Amino acid sequence: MAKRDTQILEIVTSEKKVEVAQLAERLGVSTVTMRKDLDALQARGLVVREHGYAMLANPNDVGGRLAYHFAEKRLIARRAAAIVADGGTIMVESGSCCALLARELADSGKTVTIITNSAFIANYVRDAANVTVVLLGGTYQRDSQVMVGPLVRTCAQEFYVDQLFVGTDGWIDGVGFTNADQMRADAVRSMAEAASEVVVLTESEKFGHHSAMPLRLTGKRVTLVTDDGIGSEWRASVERLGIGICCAS
Amino acid sequence: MAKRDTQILEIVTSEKKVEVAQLAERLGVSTVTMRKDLDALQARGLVVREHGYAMLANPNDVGGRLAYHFAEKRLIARRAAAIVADGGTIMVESGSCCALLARELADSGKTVTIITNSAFIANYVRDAANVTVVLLGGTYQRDSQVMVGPLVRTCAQEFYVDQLFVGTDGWIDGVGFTNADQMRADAVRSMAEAASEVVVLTESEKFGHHSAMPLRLTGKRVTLVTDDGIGSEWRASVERLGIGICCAS
DNA sequence: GCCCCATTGTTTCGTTCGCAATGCTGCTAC
DNA sequence: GTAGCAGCATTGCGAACGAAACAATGGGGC
Repeated sequence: MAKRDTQILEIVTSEKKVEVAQLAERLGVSTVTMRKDLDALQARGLVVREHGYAMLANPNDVGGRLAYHFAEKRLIARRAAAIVADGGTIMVESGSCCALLARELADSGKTVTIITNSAFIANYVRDAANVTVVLLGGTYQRDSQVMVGPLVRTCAQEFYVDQLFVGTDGWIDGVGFTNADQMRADAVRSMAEAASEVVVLTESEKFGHHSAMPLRLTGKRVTLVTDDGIGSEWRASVERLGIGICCAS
Repeated sequence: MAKRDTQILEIVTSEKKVEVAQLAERLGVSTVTMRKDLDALQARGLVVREHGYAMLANPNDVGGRLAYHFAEKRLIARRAAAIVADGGTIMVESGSCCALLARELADSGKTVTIITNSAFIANYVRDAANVTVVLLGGTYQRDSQVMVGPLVRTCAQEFYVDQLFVGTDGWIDGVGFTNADQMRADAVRSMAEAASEVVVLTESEKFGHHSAMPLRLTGKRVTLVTDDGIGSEWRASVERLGIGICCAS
C-alpha cells in the first residue's frame, strides 16, 4: 500500500535505524508484511536492510537523500516525466528528484534518451530497456557518484537538447536557486549551456533555505516544478525572476 | 583462508547456485564459517547471497565474470599493480582483470588516478580514498556498465598517459588480441590513442580461443601480463608480434 | 624452549527469515 | 443480494542468520 510506504519512510528517515518488529507494531501490521514492504523499498533504493533492522542509506549517497520527502519528490518527478516526449532526449543532472524522474521515465515505458552526469542514475535505471543513458565524463565524486570538472563541459558541448532537468537545495530571493557543492553547480552550468530550457525540480520545503552557490541560470528559460505546498510569497519571488511555475499535485 | 576462497568460487562458478550448508559440508567447515567466507566474497562482488544460497552474479555483469578463474586473475592484477607508480595516472579499460587491478591499487594504498570507461570500476573502488577516478563519457551499456561510442574518443583525447590496461577475450596467431563486442573494442582503440603503452591483462586460458573483433593495437608498444600457464607455442606466437610478456606467479 | 598475540574456525543461543497455507476485505458480474 | 474472484495481510514452522564467547592453530620475539 502506497500510503504505508510513505509512513515507513518518515519513520526511517527520522530515526536512521529501526527494528523491523518495532516498525510493524507502530504501523499495526505483522512483521511479515513489514518485511515485504521493506524489501520493496530496498529494491527501489530507498532503505537498506540488515538482519532485523531497516536503515537509512548513507545520506551522502543519492540513495539516502531519496528517502526524505519521498512522496513530494515522486509527485514532482511524475509531473516532470509527463512533459518528456516519447522518443525524446533530455539532459538530467544528479539531484534526488532527478533520479526519481529517471525512474518514472523508466517505468512509463516511454522510449527516452537520458544524458546525465550521474553514474547513480545510470545504474538506477539499468533494468529499463526503454531508457538509453549517455553518461557525461568527468571526475567521479566518490560519495555522490556524480561526474564533475572540466570534462563535463567538454562532453556536454557535444549535445543540444530541449530540456535540462536539475535539482537544487535552496532559493535566494532576487538571486535564484542554489547548490551546496561548487563542483556540481559548475556541472549544472556546463549542462545548461547545452539546453534551451532548464527545468528545476524541488520540494516546496526547500524555499526558506539556501546554500552558498547560486546556480546563476540567467539568460535561460527556467521552469520550476514543485509541490503545491509552496507559499504565495515564494511563488511571487520566483515569478519575479521570470521563472514559470508548475505545481504537481 | 585464501585457498578456500578459490575452491568456493570454483564450485559456485560451475554450479551457479549452491546451498550454503552443502558448500560447508563439501569443504569440511561449519556453516558459520562458510557464511563468513561468503559474506567476504559478496563484499568483493564475486558472489551474490540469498537466504540459504550462494549464487553467481549475472555473468553479463563484470561481477559475474570476476568469479571465473579468480585466482589467476588476481595474480595477474597484482603483478600489473606493481608496475603502477605511486602518484601515477593510468588508463584502465573495462575487463574483469582490469577491475581487479583497480581493486588491488585501491588496497595497496598507493595514490593513483584511474581514467576509465567503466562505471563498474568507478563504483568498485568507491570506498578507497587513495584512488581518484575519472570516468570517460559515452553511451552506457546496460549489462556491462561500460561507456562506449564516439564520446569515449572525445573524452580520451583530453588525456595522455604512460599506460593503458586492457582485458581481452582471445588471441589470433598473426593478428593479435580480440574482443567480442565491437563497441568496446572501439573504445579500447580510442583509449589506446591516448597512451604510449598498452598493457594487456588476461589469463593464459584465453589463448586458444578468440572472437571476431581484433583489437588492432599495431603501432603501439604492447605488453602482455598473464599467468604462467601459457604454453611455449603461444608465447612464441605473442613474441613474434613484438609483444613483451610478463608472467605473474 | 617458551610465551604471547593474532588469526581462523567452532559452538551455542536467541532471533529473523522465507515459504506456503489460511483468512480477510472489497470489488465486479450476474 | 450474493457468488466468485483477486489482492493483501496473517499465522505457523523449519531453516538460516548474527553475535559473542570459546577453542585450535601458527608464527614471531625474547
